Formats: sequence, C-alpha cells, structure tokens
Amino acid sequence: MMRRSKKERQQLLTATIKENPFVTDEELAEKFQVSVQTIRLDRLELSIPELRERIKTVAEKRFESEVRSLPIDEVIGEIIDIELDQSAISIFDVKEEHVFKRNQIARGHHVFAQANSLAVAVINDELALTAKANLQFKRSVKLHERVIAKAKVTKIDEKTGRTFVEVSSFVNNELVFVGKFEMYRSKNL
Amino acid sequence: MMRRSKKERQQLLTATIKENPFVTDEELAEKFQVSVQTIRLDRLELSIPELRERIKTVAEKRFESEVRSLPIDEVIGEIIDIELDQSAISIFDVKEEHVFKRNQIARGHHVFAQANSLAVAVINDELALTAKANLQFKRSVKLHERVIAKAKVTKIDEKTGRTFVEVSSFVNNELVFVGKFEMYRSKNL
DNA sequence: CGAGCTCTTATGACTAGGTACTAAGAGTAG
DNA sequence: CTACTCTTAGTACCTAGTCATAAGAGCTCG
Repeated sequence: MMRRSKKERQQLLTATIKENPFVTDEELAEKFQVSVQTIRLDRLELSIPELRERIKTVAEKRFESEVRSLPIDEVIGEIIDIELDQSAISIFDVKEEHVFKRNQIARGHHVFAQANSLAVAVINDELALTAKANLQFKRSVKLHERVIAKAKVTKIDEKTGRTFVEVSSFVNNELVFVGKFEMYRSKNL
Repeated sequence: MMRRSKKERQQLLTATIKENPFVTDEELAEKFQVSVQTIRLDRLELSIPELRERIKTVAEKRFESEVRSLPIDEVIGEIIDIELDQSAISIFDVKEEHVFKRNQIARGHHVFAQANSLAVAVINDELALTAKANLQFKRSVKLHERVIAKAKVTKIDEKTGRTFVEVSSFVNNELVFVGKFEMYRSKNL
C-alpha cells in the first residue's frame, strides 16, 4: 500500500478498524507505511480507542446480547402465569431487534413465536410439538409495545393426546393476534 | 468469602470465570482471599487462559456469530431464487440454536419464520405484513437438516392487494411443512 | 530567505495484566 | 525428621498501549 495524505489515511484507518477491530497499531503502521506513532496520533485525533478496549467492547456487546437471546432458546416472552394443561400467560416486550427497520412493525414470526412457545409450554408433557396452526394477525404490533399472550387449552383428545390451544395476544387490552394450535404430545394421558 | 480448600476453590474459580470472563486475577484473589499468585497457579493447573485471551475469544465468537445472526434480522434462511410476486426459494440449515436441547427437534417457530419471511420477501412491495396464516407441521425437522422452502403466490386481490402465498418446506424432498399465508401489502397494485 | 506551520517520527517514562521462573515458608503425612 | 503439597513472594520480561517532549522535514506566507 502506497503512502497517502493524512486525510485519506485517516479515512481508511477508520474503515479498516471498523471492519476488523482486532488489528494492532503495528499492523496498521505496516499497512499504511507510516510509523506506529503516526497511527497513534491518528487514533487520538479520530478518538478510536486502543485494541484492547475495542476488543473488550465487542466482547461486552456479545455478552449483553447473549443474555437477551438466551431465553429465545427456551420460551419467547416471559411466562408470568401457568396452569399446566389449562392456561398460561406470557409477556413479550417488542425491542429494536424484533421490528422491521423501515416501519418499526414487529415481524410476524416474533408474535407467532411468543404464542407458539406458550402453546408448547402450557402442555404438561416432555415433548410437545406444533402440528397445525391457524393464525390471524389482527393489527400490527409496534416497537416498544408489550404483548400479553394468553393461552387456553380448549380440548385434549383422550385417545391421541392431541391438544388444542388457543392463544390470544393483546397490546393494551387490544387484540392483536389470535392463534389456534393443534399440538402433538409424546405421551398419551 | 471464607477460605476454602484448593479443590473447592478451583471449582468455584472455573465457575466464576465461566460466568464472568471479564474478571481479573486480582479480583479473583480478593474474592477467594488468596494471593494473586495462587490464582495464577490455579489457572495454570486448570488451563484457563488469561483475562485478555478470554475477552478476545468472547469477542471473536461474537464476530463469527455476527455474520450468522445478521441475516436473521432480515430474512430467516438464505434466499436462493426469487421472482417478485410469483415465487421464491430459500434454504435454512438447522443448527444447535434452533432445536430443543432435549430431542434435537427444531422449534416450530423457526420453520415458521423461514416460511413467513419468505412470504414477506416474495411480495413486491415495501410493506408486507402477515394477516392470516394456516400452518401444518407435517413432520418434525431435526438438527443439521436443511430445509428448503418454496413460496408460490397463488392469488393477488386486485382491489385490496391482499396476496395469498403458499409455502411448502422440504427436507430431502420430503414435505415437512405447509403454510398458507394471507399477506397485507401497503400499496395497491 | 527565513519564520511559522503541519505532519511525522523518535524517545523515554509509565501502565495493566499478565507469563515464566526461582525461592522460601507453613502445614501435613509417612 | 524428612518429603511433599500448597501458598506466597519476588524478579525479569512481554504486549499493546498512554502521555509528554523533542526534533526534523516539507510547505507556505510575508
């Protein structure tokens, strides 16, 4: 890489670090064919923190998002009340990561996921899977709204164990979603 | 925290670091009421790397998963073919994070999410939302399986713009999921 | 032409959070 | 009593920096 003007170098520097925060001053000096000191002055001017600070920031963000995405692994939304094989209630706060950037409307699959995982959770069995579902998205859910999903077990087929769950989701008492789920369970009752 | 035996301390040490990799030897020494050297000997014995290495690892993992979770923000699964307002195909590889730990079966909402986001994507409009959906989970999808979802636009209501999309998902040519979506779009045609 | 300016490079002292190694003391078991 | 484990201490060294100071090169303005 040939030598460039200060301005040009600093622009490239910013871009380079943004793309790969794991790069050291020495590597950058090599890349831009300037001294390490120059790179440090550049970072100072551009308020770019040192390597270890950058790495730490990246790691911390991962740790934060880890916590956030962990419940996704089990139940979407927080279950606040449950009576197995009868009913359950969960709440789900719509955050930035759940909406379309363009219009701040929650993606359908998140609303569905809350309802679906509540339908799974309400079933008193180790294995519960969704067999069929009938969904109606009544109105769109927006960023920062709190969705309260209420599941009610409407019928359990005594022979097959097929369980029918109806989930209604509300935002401020307004119905936003209704889902009828037919659930499969491993053990018969 | 009172002093414990070496074994006990090392177990707690492992747990502590696992829970919070950002802790320094000095903080650990304080916590366990031993010298910093003892902590270092412990880490050596337990093959626990130093703070900066730990942080780096966390950061690197985030960087890897960044790439993986980025498309999640837009479309679940990778779109490999699309003809707007006609049809679309996407593939979705089922990974650890998509399955129930207990039985390695993919959670329904991931299969739904792939289909739903494909239904959204196929629509030639800035704003497309799911109004209704009818789902059938034909058989369970397991870890490491590759789901190929095919969406077909079956009808577009010329007045309202309501668009009907049928999505069929396959694993090795075997039908695993069918979804009928009624989609809402902002602009009439 | 020289003074002042920016830019670059160098140097030295210091920092955090370590590694690697040596040494020494306390307590315990055989 | 000796041998061993465990713990603590201290030293030299490392990386990837910070901060401050100094000096030289190249340009521009009067």
